[in-house]
Amino acid sequence: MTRATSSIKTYNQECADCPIRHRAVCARCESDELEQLEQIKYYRSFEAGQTVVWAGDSMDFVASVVTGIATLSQTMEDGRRQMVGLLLPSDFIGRPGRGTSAYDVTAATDTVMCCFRKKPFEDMMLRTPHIGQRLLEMTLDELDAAREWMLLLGRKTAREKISSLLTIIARRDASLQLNMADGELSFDLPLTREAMSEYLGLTLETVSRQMSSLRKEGLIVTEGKRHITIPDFDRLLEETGDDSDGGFLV
Amino acid sequence: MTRATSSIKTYNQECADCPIRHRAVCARCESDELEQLEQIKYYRSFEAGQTVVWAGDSMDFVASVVTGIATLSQTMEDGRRQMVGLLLPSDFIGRPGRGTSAYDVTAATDTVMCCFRKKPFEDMMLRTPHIGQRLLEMTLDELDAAREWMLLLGRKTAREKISSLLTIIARRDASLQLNMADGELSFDLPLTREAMSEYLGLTLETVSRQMSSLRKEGLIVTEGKRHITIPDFDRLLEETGDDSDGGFLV
DNA sequence: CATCTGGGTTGATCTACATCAAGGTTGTCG
DNA sequence: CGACAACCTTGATGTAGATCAACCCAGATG
Repeated sequence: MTRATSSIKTYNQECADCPIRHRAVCARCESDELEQLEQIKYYRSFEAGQTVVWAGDSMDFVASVVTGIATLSQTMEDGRRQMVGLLLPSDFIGRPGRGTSAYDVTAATDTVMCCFRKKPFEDMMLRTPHIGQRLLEMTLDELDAAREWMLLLGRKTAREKISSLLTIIARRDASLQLNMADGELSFDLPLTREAMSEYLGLTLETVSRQMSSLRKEGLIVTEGKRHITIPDFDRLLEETGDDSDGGFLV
Repeated sequence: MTRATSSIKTYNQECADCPIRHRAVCARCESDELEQLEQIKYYRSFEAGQTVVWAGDSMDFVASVVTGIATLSQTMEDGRRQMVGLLLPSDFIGRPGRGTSAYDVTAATDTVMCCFRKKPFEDMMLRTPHIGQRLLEMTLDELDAAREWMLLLGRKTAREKISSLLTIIARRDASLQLNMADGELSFDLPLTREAMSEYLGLTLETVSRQMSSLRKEGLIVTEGKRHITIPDFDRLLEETGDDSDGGFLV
């Protein structure tokens, strides 16, 4: 059980009791000059399912997720949708230097965001190289995640995709550390079957079938529709197709 | 024919006759203090097919592609491979703050890279915020490209994938502007069928079949195995599944 | 309490792409 | 020049996952 435990621990290492993890560009975990951010920040809440901005809409702010989960998606003319970003607490939204959103941003669960108006934020970036550096680091992390995701989309089977998604959520969701005991862990799935299918490049029927199949084989235990227990994290990891020491570089 | 012409022109707007385009972090297009980079840079050449570094290997440099094409790929234990990065001249390789490569880096064609030893480069970054800013911009561009790519991998059909790849290469390859005349353009495919299949998440047989099918329908004209002419760029664009004004944001 | 609605499951069938297999073309090297 | 090695094409067949369709369940709502 050791790897499961350790690989989860490594992710969320600083600011244990602060809702904004250490990678966030947010005043809470900062000190120094960054208190200036305090003056330009404000909070917004969204309900599960609500759209924050549509692709192409103008967006005059950047933001950091405080609680809840948001997604970035692209839609083709005929309605096919692909999720391209999954934003957990501390993740950053928006691109300095661009006035419109390139993606649909949607709240997957009830969500609170810490927003900064774009112009003052960009001014701050110029004055405070520190922020740019953090942003670079975060963007590089996101790029790595996107590339991992590309491997999933391009080459993994449906079963591997589902297993991967479950381990990804397990690793990234800070809340579930509490429920953890010798390799068993449980959490509430923050995504509907449909959202999962958009993440994975599958249909929701296939997602449902594969979840059932993992359940029947005892790799996961479900309680209601959303609550999931993983009795043996390592066993699930073996289903992901990743090499055992997987590129968990963040 | 206008869109084809215009969408190609926008990409490569500065430094028309410099092999390093404006996005590059390279001394050639810089002036000022960046001449310091001159002192820590050196060139390396690779033959088509040669591996630059393997995933996991230590990598003590960052680099910028000068000529040729390099790829980043991930490999699963059982050999399934997915390309996750396609690097054209001016594109950047390597991640500041990381000592090993996360991906296999391969030269797809004969390639020259402009390398900077990692340590001095990182020192420079600290002293010169300008470089960090550029790197951030480039990384954000790459992230956008990766997300476009995710849509392709997750939701497009084989035919749409092939058409998309051809338009992507056409748009990004500076050399072919020369051959352009009222919407017709031609270029040498820099990738083998196998490399294309790794890019697209397909098998090489499927790539071959779809190329044949596009050829039979007159969407492309081939000369030998690699030289491709696109008689009507807009018509090919319609096969990509992208909305007509597609997110060409760079 | 009945009904409606938004998720979720499961079955039957179809199909796009993978897989397996054979053969073609081009270039290189003894 | 012959033969080998990359690379590419095409055909026959198999299958994972899509599609179409029916039904289930829990919570909300009048």
